Amino acid sequence: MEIVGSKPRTGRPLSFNRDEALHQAMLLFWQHGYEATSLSDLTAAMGVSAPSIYTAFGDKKRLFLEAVGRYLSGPVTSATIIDSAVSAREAAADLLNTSAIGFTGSDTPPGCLLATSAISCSTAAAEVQHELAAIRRSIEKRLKDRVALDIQKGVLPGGTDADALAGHVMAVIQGMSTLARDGAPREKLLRIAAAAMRGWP
Amino acid sequence: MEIVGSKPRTGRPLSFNRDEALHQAMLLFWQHGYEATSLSDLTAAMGVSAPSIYTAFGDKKRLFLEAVGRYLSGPVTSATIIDSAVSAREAAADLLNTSAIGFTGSDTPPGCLLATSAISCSTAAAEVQHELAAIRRSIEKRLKDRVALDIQKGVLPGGTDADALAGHVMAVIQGMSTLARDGAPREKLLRIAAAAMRGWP
DNA sequence: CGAGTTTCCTATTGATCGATACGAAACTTC
DNA sequence: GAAGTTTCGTATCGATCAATAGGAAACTCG
Repeated sequence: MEIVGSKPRTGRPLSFNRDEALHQAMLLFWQHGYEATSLSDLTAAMGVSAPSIYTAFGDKKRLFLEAVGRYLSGPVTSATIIDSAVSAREAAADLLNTSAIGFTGSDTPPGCLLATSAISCSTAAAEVQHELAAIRRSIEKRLKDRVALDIQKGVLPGGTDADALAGHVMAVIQGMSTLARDGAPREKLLRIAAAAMRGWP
Repeated sequence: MEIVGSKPRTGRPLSFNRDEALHQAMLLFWQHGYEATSLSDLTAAMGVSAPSIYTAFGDKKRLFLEAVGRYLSGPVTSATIIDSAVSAREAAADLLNTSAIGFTGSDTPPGCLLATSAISCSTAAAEVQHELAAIRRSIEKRLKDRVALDIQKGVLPGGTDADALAGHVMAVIQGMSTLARDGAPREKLLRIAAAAMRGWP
């Protein structure tokens, strides 16, 4: 049952780099969102014909979800940021600053794929929409739990509203994504991140 | 050249209430966004056939922009909130609280039409996207100018970053829209609004 | 009533959507 | 080199997209 890492030893070899094609698909979904990215857009950007996309990735939804997985697969993720921070406050500040920088990269579309690619869509895409919402909620919950931990440890005051603090940070991150899309420069987002942290207890 | 208020005196009368039909279109665009709302969705919700929609509103883009105009046409708008506030701080708090309530209305879709209906779309919808971005920026600028006024009046400290304060408020509002879409209740958004105001100078 | 005007409904347009059928091509194994 | 396996490119599927053609229907005015 050795499946992981096993490669087909017979048959015609793939004519394209699967990782590179997935990267191009991710950039396209990042730029235009899930539904507004058509298969003809994808075939052009990936350099792969439609039938080859379907054999390699399944259907459009699976390709998108795999692209989301790649988006979240870097060495620095929300989870690692929260878990490695020495305090909830540092976790929040680090999340905000990392987002501000990540949303204004020169080699990537502005904003956040999680925050923009399936905000409003048809009922046919509801499953994708809920998938992204679940990811967003899991990040918020992780941050909220980190805040609660600092409250329990006495680092933060007893009456602190962990839910509102985490929700506020998440809201600012989502909003910075839209501001980045509207053309806000990195430096402005960083100042907004600083403003958001000013009310931290 | 009396045009305003003039009504056609001849011909077959309209068989539908134009305002009510536009309201239904607005709700649909609010729910699913500009591109994901199809003409067949609109004909069903508005109770108006496609040709009648085109003669009454032009094309889909014009119908959407008119729906946006209706969305912004209430007695209480961002502009009136900012202009009628006695301070920049009150303007910000009022904007945040009004948004929290407006994004969780029982008779309307969750979130904000301005923040959700054209965040990521195809290149064909770029014009609509830019139109909404311009409206968002105009609101932010108005708030920023109100903050600058309070700085000039000495109500706010001299070194206050008006751009970052206004940007922060706008970011939180956009983010609250996404949180509302993800199911956050009104009470939570109001606590987030309070958390956002805690860092106000 | 008849002429003029406007909106109505039915049916359909060409384009594009996501997805696939099918046979040729390219590889490994025997 | 033949058999087996996998991917390739071409051509296309039915469904749906936004938008419209064309004639009947409903009104006002004379």
